[in-house]
Amino acid sequence: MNNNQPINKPSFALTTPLYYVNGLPHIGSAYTTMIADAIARWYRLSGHPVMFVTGTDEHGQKIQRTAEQNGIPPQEHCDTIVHSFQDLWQKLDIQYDSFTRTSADKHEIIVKEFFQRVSEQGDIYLSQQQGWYCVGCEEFKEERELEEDKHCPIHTNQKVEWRDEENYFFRLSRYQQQLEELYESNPEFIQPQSRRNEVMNFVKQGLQDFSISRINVSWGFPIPDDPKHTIYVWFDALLGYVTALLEEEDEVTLENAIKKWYPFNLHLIGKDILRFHAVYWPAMLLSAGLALPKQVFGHGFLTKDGRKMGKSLGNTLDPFELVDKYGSDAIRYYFLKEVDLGEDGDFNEIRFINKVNADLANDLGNLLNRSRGMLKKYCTNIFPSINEVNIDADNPVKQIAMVLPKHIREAYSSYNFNFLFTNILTLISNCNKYIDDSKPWALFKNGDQKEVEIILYVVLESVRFSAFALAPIIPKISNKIYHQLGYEFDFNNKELGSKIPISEEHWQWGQLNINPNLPEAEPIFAKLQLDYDNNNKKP
RNA sequence: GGCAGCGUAGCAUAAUUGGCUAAUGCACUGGGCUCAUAACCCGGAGGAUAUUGGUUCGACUCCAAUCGCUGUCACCA
Repeated sequence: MNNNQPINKPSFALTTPLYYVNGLPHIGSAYTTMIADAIARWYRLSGHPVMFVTGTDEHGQKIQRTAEQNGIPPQEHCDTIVHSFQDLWQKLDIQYDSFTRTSADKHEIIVKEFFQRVSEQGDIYLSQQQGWYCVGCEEFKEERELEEDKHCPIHTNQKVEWRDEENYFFRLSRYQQQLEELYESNPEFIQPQSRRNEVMNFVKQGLQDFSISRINVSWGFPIPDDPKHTIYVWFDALLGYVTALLEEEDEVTLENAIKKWYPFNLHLIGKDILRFHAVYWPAMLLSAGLALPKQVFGHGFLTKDGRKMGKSLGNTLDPFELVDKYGSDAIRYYFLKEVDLGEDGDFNEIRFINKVNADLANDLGNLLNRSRGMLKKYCTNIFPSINEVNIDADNPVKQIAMVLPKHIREAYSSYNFNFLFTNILTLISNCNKYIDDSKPWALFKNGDQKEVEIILYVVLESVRFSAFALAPIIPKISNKIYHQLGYEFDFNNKELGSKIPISEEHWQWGQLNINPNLPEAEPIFAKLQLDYDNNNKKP
């Protein structure tokens, strides 16, 4: 077997949004990032070169004012918040390949070059923008959406301000037809389907140009040749994806940025910012003559105990607290399994604990633990030298297992995590049933050693396969399982999947080689306990 | 208000183009087993599939109305 055969698969580039640094990271940002990380990990493990981009969006009047209130320069404010994002990503085992910040020097160069290109197309012009402006939202409001006393409905604590100013506009209206053709000829471009319909309806109604500059905002990039204007947040922020692709040693040019990974295969976003990614962004790229991303996926929102989360309701879910309390794997597992990507999903602490304990401790963890126990008792120093070929085709577990790799790949490549978990849990549950039905303890007493060995092989291999398939979701647990089976694997090693024996062979069922020197059996996932004290504190 | 979508056991989800007794997991409950993390296995209970009417040999599925919920209707990372 050639262990060093390189593989050559198409690359995959994906992004999360660049998160706005007006506050500490919230659970919604964590949710998006966990999904993106799982997708990125799956592609890497399957042998694809991956570029996973995340980062922060740092400009705008809102940041400027927050910093002023705290008596610090905006850059300092951003640095602090950015650290907390990076800290959280580390706690959640997020493996990004590029972390991009819109306050970076090189980003300014990219933005200016892009602006220049769009400008040369005649897609930028100066005009007058009048209206009520909410600094909190950083946008103009229609009279009808305001509360009676001129307060913004979202930021009820501050009045909107009347603005009458010159703004630069982007000629979005010019791209209506091209966008419609894009949606029509690429049905997968906007996912899920329901959101595609919304966007298409929106575009069909006609597109207005949108303003891309502000005056009296110092925290941002000046418009080339007209420095009293600052480039507005969207034009700036979306381009952060492109800046992220620059290599350290590259001269900072648009051409260099897009030379390797561009265009993106996937922009994973929350449904609130779908329009910017599915309408404005492709139009901007069309104008600049750049290729379009393959897909924009707008996922749903999270609720807590069935209610919207919000500071005013005081029911936010703090991701730092959650990960400190329960660990990254449990959280990653729950949010990917129990929330249907695309739909809104709910977090309920009791259900969270029940599900995670049932699946990871009772079913999967205990399955490994009980079979490791039997291996020790029944196969002392006689380790089964069995492989897939020795196992009857009508073995109930093998029958299920042999078709799994295909389903797992389908599930990952279509982001159908429900399907993924259903398949794995069916395998695990059938292994538990298989043990109970075939009673290896009785076979052992009868002296049917070979039978016992086959049963244990089938089960342990199924656990291995499950660990491999779930490694993009629960890397720590998968590491522990592999360790228990005698492999020294690190699923946090980004290079792991880049060799054929891993990315191809381990995806198959029937690969297990039981190492005679197994470590002591120990539980791979301790059951979570509901924190009663903390829970009772809350009304 | 216009447009779009949704309503299935306590909870979360399934049911190819209408077709076996509406399925699965969690939670609940009776039993079994002993290899195991009080685990696992078998069984049970729990449903007018939101309501009403219609089409059909047959409706969770199609049609209509009603009630309830959600999204969207221009610049909310």
